[in-house]
Amino acid sequence: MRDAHYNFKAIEAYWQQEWQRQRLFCVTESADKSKYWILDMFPYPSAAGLHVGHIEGYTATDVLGRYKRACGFNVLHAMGWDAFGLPAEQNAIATGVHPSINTQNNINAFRKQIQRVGIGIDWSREIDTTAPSYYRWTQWIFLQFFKHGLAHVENKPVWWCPKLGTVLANEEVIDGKSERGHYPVERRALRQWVLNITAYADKLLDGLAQLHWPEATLRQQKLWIGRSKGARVKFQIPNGGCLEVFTTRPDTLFGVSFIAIAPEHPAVSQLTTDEQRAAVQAYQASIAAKSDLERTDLAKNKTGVFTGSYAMHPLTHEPIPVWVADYVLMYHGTGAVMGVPAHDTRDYAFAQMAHLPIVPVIQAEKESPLPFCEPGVLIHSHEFSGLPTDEAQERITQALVERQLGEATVQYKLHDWLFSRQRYWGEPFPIIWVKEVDYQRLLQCKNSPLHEFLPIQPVTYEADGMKFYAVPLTSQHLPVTLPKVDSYQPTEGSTTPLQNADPQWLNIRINLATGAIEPGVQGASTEWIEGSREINTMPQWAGSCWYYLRYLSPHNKDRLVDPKALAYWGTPDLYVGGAEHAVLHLLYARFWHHFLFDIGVVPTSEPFTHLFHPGIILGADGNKMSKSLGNVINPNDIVDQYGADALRLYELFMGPLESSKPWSTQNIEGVARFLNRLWRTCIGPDGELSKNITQDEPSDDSKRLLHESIQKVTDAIERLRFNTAISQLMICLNGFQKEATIPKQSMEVFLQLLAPFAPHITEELWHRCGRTEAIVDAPWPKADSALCVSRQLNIPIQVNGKLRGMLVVQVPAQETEVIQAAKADAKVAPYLEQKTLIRTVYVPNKLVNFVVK
RNA sequence: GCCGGAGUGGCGGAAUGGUAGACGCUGAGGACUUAAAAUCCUUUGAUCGUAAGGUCGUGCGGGUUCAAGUCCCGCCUUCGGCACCA
Repeated sequence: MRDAHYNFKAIEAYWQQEWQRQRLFCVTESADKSKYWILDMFPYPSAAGLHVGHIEGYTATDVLGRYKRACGFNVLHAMGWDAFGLPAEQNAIATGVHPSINTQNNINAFRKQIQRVGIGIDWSREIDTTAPSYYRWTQWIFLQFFKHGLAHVENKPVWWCPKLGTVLANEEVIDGKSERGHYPVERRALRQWVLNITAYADKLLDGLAQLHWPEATLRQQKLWIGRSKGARVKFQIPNGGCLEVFTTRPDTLFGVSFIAIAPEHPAVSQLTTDEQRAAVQAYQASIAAKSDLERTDLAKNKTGVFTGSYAMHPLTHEPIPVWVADYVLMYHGTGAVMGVPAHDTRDYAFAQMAHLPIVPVIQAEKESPLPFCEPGVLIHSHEFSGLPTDEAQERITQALVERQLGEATVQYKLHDWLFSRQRYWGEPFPIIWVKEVDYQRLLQCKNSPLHEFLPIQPVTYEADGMKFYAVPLTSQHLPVTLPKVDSYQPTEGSTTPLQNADPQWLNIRINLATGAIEPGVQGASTEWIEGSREINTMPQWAGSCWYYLRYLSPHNKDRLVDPKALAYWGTPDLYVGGAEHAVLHLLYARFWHHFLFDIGVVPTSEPFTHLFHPGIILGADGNKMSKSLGNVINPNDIVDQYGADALRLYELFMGPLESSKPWSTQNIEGVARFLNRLWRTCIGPDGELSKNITQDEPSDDSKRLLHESIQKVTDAIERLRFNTAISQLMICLNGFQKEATIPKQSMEVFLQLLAPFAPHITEELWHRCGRTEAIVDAPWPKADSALCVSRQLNIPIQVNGKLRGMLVVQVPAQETEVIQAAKADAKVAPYLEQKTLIRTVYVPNKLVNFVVK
C-alpha cells in the first residue's frame, strides 16, 4: 500500500482491521501498570444509528484514552448497549418481529459505526443489557433490594400513559407529557413495584460533597432530592383525631390563620359540615376534571372552599378554619399545610382570595412588605416573642413535642422510585406470587433455598379479596428469561403483554425443600407450592444502573463483578455523558451503587467520582438536530466524504467540549485541508517519504515550536481543551512548512501529538517513517521547558495603559535596561514628553507600563 | 417566578488581570492552469487618514486597578434546570 495521495478510505480501513487483529485495545489487569479507566455513557442502540453527538463524546474519551496509554497507563475503554426500552418494542408492535432481532440489528450497526471512526474500544468486554447473561445480574441486584426490604409493591396513584400503555416514573413525566414520545399522561391507581430510594436520600445528598462533577449537575441532584428540615404539627379536629401538617417554618406557628388540605385528602369528607358539603363536593369534582397541568399552573389564581370545620391550634387552642385548596399537593408532605399568610407567598395569595386574617409574627430587620418570607425575630408569639427564627424553630418544636402535638422531621421532594412497567421489552422480575397459606409453609420450611432473598417483612398485595405474597426466586433460577408472546400490544390496566405468555410459564410450582421449579399448574402438595409469575417488567433504567461494573469482568459466571478486577480498576477516572441524565440515570445509578456498597459488593459508595458533560452538537441552523427540521448530520456521510480522522478532528475543533455548538460542513474543510497538507508534507509525489523529511538537526526555531507544541497539546488534552490542542498542532505544522526541510525526528513527535486525534493517518505516516510499533505505544513526548523559552521577546510598552510601542529584547533581560530602552523608543517617547512620570510598572518578559500625568 | 451557564469580527471560536480577535471558515486580490478544481501567496474588527498613524471596540451602565473580555455592583438578552415541594 503505497498511495501517493491521501487515500483515507484505504488507510482507515486498513488500520482499523489491523488494530482489531492485534487486539490492540484489549486490556487485562496488570500489576506493573497504573490503570486509567475511561467511561462513556453507553448508548441506546436506536434505529436511527449513531449521532454526531455520540461521536463527539466517544472521540473525546478516545483521545484521552490514547493519550493516557502513550503516557504509560493501562487504559480501559469499553462499550455496551442500553438495549431494553420502548422504541424496539414499538417496532415489534408495528412489525410483529421480536424486539431482540431489531435490537441486535441496531447494535450491529452501532458497533460498526463506532469502529468506523476508529474509537479504541476493548470489544472483548462488550455488554448488552438485554442479554440473559447480563440481566441475570440485574435481577440478582433487584433480589438484593427485595431481601433488604427496599423493594415493595404499592397500589398507588401513578402516572399512566395510555398511548405507551405503561406507567412512568415522576422523572419521566415532563409538563404532563411522557419524556419519550411526548404523549399525555394521567393519574391512575395501579399495583406497582417501588424501590425505596428515599431511604437513601441522605446518603445520596451527602455523597455529592465528594464528587468532582459540574456544579450545575450537583445542584440539580441536590434540588431533586429536595431535603427540607421542619416539623410535623398536629391540629386536633372536632370528631377526635388530628390533622397533621408539615412545615419548614414552625417559628411562624402563631401566625396560622387557616389550614388548607388537598382535595384528595382522606379527611375531607369527615371535616366537611352538612352546610358546606355541596360546595366542597362541587370543588372536588372541578379539581378532578382538571389535568395536572392545569392544576399546577402557577399563573392561576388560588381557589378553595371552606369545609365548615375548625381545627384547634396546638399552642393557643384557638379554632383555625380548615379549607380545601388545590394548591396543596397530596403527594407532598402530609397533604395539608398550615396557612401563614404573613410569611408565605402562596398562603398570602390564598388568604387574600378567601378574606382570611393576615397576622405578622416575624419582624423584619427593616421595613418589608408582606408576605415576608425571610428569617427574622418573632412577635405576637407569646413566650417565644423576641426569639430569632432559628432558635424559635427549635423551641416551638420542643413545646409541641412536650404536648405530643408535633415533632421535628425531614421531608424530601424525592419520591420512591416507581420500578415496574406494563411492557414486554424489559427485565422480568424474578418473583412468584403465592397465597398466604403457602407463604406460611415456606416460612416454616427453614432450610428452604427459597429463603435466599426472603425479606423480613413480606411483600404483599391484595386483589379480589385475596392477599398475595411475593416469593423471590433464588440465584440458581436466574436469569428469568423473557418468554415468547404472540402480541406485544400494550394493555389496559394492570395486565401486561406477559399475560399472553404460555400458561406453562406464567404458572409454576416450587418445591419448598429443594427450590426446584416446574412449569404449569400441577396442583399443590406437601412439598410443592403453586404460584404465578410477576408479569411486570423493569424500567429501562435498571440495566444502566450498574453496567460499568460489568465491564470489569463481563464474562464472569459466578459474580456480578470480580473483586480482583474491581480492586485493580476501582472507579472510572472519568465519566463522560450528556447533561440530560443529570437526575435520572446519574441518581439511580448512584443509588444502586450506594446499596451495593452497603451489602459489600463494591468497595466505594460513589460510582462516578469525575464527571464531564459534552455539549450538544446543533444543526447548521442552530437548532437541535431533528428529523422534522431536516438538519440532521449523518456521521456515515461525513466519514465517506472526508474520512474518520477529519470527522474526529472537526468535532473536537468546533469548540470547547462542554459547550453546545452548531455543525458546519464548511468548517470541516479546514481540518480536511490540514490532514491533506500533512500528507503532502510527508509523502512525495512518488508515494515515498518526502525528500524534505531529512535526518538533519532541527533549527532552534523549529525546536522551540515543537517543544512549545508538546507542552500546549499535553496541557490541553489534560484539561479536555481539545480545540486548542488542535489549533496548536496547526500552528506547528504551519511552522514546519516554513522551513526548507523537516527533521524526521521532529515529524515523528508531531505525529505522536496528533495521533490521539487522528489515529489513522498518523499511524500510517508513522509506519512510513519506518517505525514498527503502534503509535499509541510510543512513549508520549516530553517538553523540554528550557527549549520553550524564546531568546527574543516582543515586549509591549504602554503609556497609561495604552499600547504605544513594542520592544524586542534578548531574554535574560535586565529591568533597568528594558525600561531605559522603552523610554527611548521612538514611538513611546513623544507620549512621555512634557509629562511627569508617576509610576513605572514592569512585568518581566511581559510588558512595561508608564503612568504619567 | 426562582436557580445556574453564556453573550468577543461576516461565522466557529482563542486569550494564568498584562499586545483582544490565536487557529479555522468565509470574503477580496494575486500566482499556477487553455480553463476549472486542488494548491500556494497577500489581505480580511469598525472608523478617520493618500500615508505614517490616530480613535473606537469583548451585550448595556457603573466601579476596583498602573492595567479589565477576565474581578465587583446593577441591568438586558439568551440557553438550560426547577416550577404552588409548604
